[in-house]
Amino acid sequence: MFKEEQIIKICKQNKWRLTEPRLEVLRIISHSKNPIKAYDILKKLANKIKNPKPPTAYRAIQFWQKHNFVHRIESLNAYQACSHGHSHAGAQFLICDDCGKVIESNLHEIPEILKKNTENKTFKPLRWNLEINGLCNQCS
Amino acid sequence: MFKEEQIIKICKQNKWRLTEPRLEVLRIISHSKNPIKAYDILKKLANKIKNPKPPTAYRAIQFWQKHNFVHRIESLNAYQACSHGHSHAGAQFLICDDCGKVIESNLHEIPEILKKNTENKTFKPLRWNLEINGLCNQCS
DNA sequence: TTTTTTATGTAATAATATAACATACAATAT
DNA sequence: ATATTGTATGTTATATTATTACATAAAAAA
Repeated sequence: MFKEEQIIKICKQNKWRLTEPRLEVLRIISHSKNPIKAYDILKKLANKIKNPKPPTAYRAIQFWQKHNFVHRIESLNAYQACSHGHSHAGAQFLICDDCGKVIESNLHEIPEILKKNTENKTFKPLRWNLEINGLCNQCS
Repeated sequence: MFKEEQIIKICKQNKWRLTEPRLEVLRIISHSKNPIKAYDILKKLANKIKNPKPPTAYRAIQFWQKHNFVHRIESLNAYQACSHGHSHAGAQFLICDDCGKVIESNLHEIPEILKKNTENKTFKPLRWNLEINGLCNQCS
């Protein structure tokens, strides 16, 4: 959703330090068609930074996750750029079992339902992650 | 949800082979208060089986997952016994960030919402996993 | 300019999971 | 009963994913 310039601006506005490894990791994730794994990020990072080690990739991933520009797809151990603005408490992903494409989808009703259903059980929901497997229109 | 005898019966009915490692792994997962990790299962399994190796645990876990008696909590890399009968295409988990307890919850509305929202986008949902983090009533 | 905080570099290792192949066992067919 | 076939296990090795720990560097604040 965000272009690089926008992200740079947002970082400046919030005084988040936009270092080289962070910027390069964001670019790698953003330019990846499908969710990308940490060690594949690391491999690509080696084209930009001399002999990067796992913590370099993981730290940058965490930074972007924290600010909601990158999501982790739990069932894939992989990371994808956020496509719905950078602030939300929960996300929904449609994962194509065939081509591996992941569509981030905002089901706006979910939060209401969560509240209704979980507060009845006196559970206080703070964030959620919904991963839906199936077939995308290209593959079905 | 199921007691051991019921599960034994169901296995016999379906001609699923209920071997020792499978039974012991099921017991370990069932008796665990919170979701349990594969290598913790393996450690406990060592009390029952001589020097078990990772594949022994993982194979048994997979067997029970396949038949929906055990779920994997993706965000925890951990496994928990199913509490809602052994046949459903999707599951919802309320994960307490404080005590680690995980409540399996059937939000019956979810499937309808999924269908509405995903078929609009011509994505065919087959199964889903919803993990909701928050605070349980004990901890909030 | 000094101090403090935050980020990175690097080596080591922890935690999670699977591949490959030999052996054993159970179910089925003969 | 026995041979055949398919399924499960035992075992070694290794792949994959992620973190700890500590030294150094850079930026921000005092």
